[in-house]
Amino acid sequence: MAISVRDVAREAGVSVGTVSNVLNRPAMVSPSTVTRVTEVIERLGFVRNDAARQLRAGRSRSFGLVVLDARNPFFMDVTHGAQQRALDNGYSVLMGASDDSVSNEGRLLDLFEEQRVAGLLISPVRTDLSRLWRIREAGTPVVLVDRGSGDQSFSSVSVNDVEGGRIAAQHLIDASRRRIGFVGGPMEIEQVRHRLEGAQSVVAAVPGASLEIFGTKALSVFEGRAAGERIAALPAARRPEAIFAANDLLAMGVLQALVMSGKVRVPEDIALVGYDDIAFAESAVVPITSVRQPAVEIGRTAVDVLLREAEAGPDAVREQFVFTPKLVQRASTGAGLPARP
Amino acid sequence: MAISVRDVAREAGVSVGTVSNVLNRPAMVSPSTVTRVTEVIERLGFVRNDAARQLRAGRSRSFGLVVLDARNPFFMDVTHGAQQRALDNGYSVLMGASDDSVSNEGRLLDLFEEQRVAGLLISPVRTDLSRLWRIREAGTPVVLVDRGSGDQSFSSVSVNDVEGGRIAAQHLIDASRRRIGFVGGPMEIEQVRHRLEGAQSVVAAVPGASLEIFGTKALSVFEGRAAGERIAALPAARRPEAIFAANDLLAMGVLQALVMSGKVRVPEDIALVGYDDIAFAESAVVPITSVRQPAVEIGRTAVDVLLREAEAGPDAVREQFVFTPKLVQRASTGAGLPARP
DNA sequence: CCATTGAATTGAAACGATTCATAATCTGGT
DNA sequence: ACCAGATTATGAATCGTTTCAATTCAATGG
Repeated sequence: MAISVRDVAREAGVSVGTVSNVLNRPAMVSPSTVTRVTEVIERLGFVRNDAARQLRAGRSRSFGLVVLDARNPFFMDVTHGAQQRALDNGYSVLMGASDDSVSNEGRLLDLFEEQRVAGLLISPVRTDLSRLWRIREAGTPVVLVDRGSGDQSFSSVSVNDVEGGRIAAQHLIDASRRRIGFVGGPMEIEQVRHRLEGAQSVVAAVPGASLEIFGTKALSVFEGRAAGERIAALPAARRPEAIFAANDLLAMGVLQALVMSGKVRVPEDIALVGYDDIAFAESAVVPITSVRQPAVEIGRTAVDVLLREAEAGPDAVREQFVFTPKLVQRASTGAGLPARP
Repeated sequence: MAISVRDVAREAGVSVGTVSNVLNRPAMVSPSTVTRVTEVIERLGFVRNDAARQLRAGRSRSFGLVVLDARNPFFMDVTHGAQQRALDNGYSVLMGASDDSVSNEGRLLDLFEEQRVAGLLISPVRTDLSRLWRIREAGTPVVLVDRGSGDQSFSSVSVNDVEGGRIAAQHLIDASRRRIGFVGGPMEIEQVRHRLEGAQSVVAAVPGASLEIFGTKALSVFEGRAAGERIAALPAARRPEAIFAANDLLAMGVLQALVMSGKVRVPEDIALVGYDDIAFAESAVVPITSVRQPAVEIGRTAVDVLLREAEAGPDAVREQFVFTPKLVQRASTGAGLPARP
């Protein structure tokens, strides 16, 4: 049905090998032949069959990307950066969301293994990386995204979440808040733990400061709203003076609940810091101060690392990229507060 | 290197054909053989090579999806719906964003053609569909998403954008606004044209009503903000009494600019209607009234149509699904306004 | 006990691009 | 005219799976 190299070869009066060479190493073919074959390819509308090419090559020209939540703007940006960079290098990206479920993650990995992806970018759901070890041993480079492997046994591109938590908490302390609330969860998520940890380390070092945890079941606007309602319902004296939310979706939910309650002013009564600096943090009811992660850059860098590792083969040096997040100050923590030096 | 059916066959003492049968039609193989082969597959860690499978089958088990902007929440939802429905039918989705660029779109189509995708879902950048014709003639079903083909030569799943524009404008007229501004562009985008057209048809029918166009270079918050600044800078008497933005991102930008200018109150001085009803429209400074498109449903339906068309072969009947959008009223057009019957 | 049927299994052909050892052709130097 | 060396071109083998006509085997009925 479809046109194959054989058809092109016949029509151009050359061998299939030559057609393949025109496609892949034109320098090896005489200019006149290149023109002739190219013309025939154009005329017949020949399109390479990637499956055959892959079969011969042993691996595909696409990467697998497994994110925790495809609809989270942070991962959207990571995906965007990765897709961009991959496309520039002639690769495509197979994207899938694990939605925090181990079985979804497993199914995606099955799929990607069958496709013989040239590399794997993943934000793993769990800390057990044994499956990833096996995949790498089978020859597929693996790069962890937004998640350092404690033991550096995998290359990774991540953001220093502990430092991010520290930056957020310090900002609130600098704004003279002492009783701080942390909204986030579930604690199974490493990023949540790390951000909390950073905040705790700051609070612990300041006499008179305290940190209260308001747990959530997911990192969503909905869960944030629920937490915000819980906080608004507290007697005024028991409410925290500031809240650090584990991501911006939560922060937006918290903000909505606080504002709608009518009992709490932001930032006067409660200052609020989010995390991720998604595009919409800026356009919330009160623009939200947030800790920005260079999401697009993370996606791009992850692909770069993957390309290098694929190039270098199984004994590649592991690279640990750690970006440092930075505070983007907005109205939710008041204007004119001194920025931390 | 990797384990193949041949290895499994040798180890289990059967032929390769039998291994393949165990994998694809276990009913044809005796139970005892199934168990034995399955056990060997497990033990050797055999993983099917999808490239070989595809090569034999002639086409892949994935669909290509080309959206205009992967970061736009509307398309995220479409993608989500498509992925869901595809997975339910044993297909995966290759997603790519054209970012409104003809060359990006071309590269993605090249890639998808080489992958021999089983079908193509696309929101085309331009109105020239000749390339899509060729693809379909080569045997790949094509479904246009969020974009009707005027001549019905392609199946499509879209929303009636003209009607959407009408609904938005009528809502503003009902709120006693007469001088209406339209923020949107570039006009090359069909959706923008249609929404404008709908609004114009309503305005034209109301004596004393007028529509002024504020062009933008893209459908982004940034461009919306720029347009909003232009509007805020106008002398009060020359400002429109209401604004219809071609999508919610623009509307959010406009809103930010108006509010930050300090000169304009929303909705008192200027009422605002957006389009798409993205999740964040609700959590803007002033919750934004918007025209909602059933995005997830669109993605699902598009896959359904694609499946039917793939089933029916080249002479399939073209289906034109047109959803009607509906107004979601919020504070940006004032509370308690009468909803249109 | 043979013939017939049906189930289970086999093994070679096919899919289409790439590779690589080999062959053909061309250069220019003597 | 001849040859060495460089440049081009060839085509069979290969990748791993699926398919399908052919074969084997066992069971059933006459």
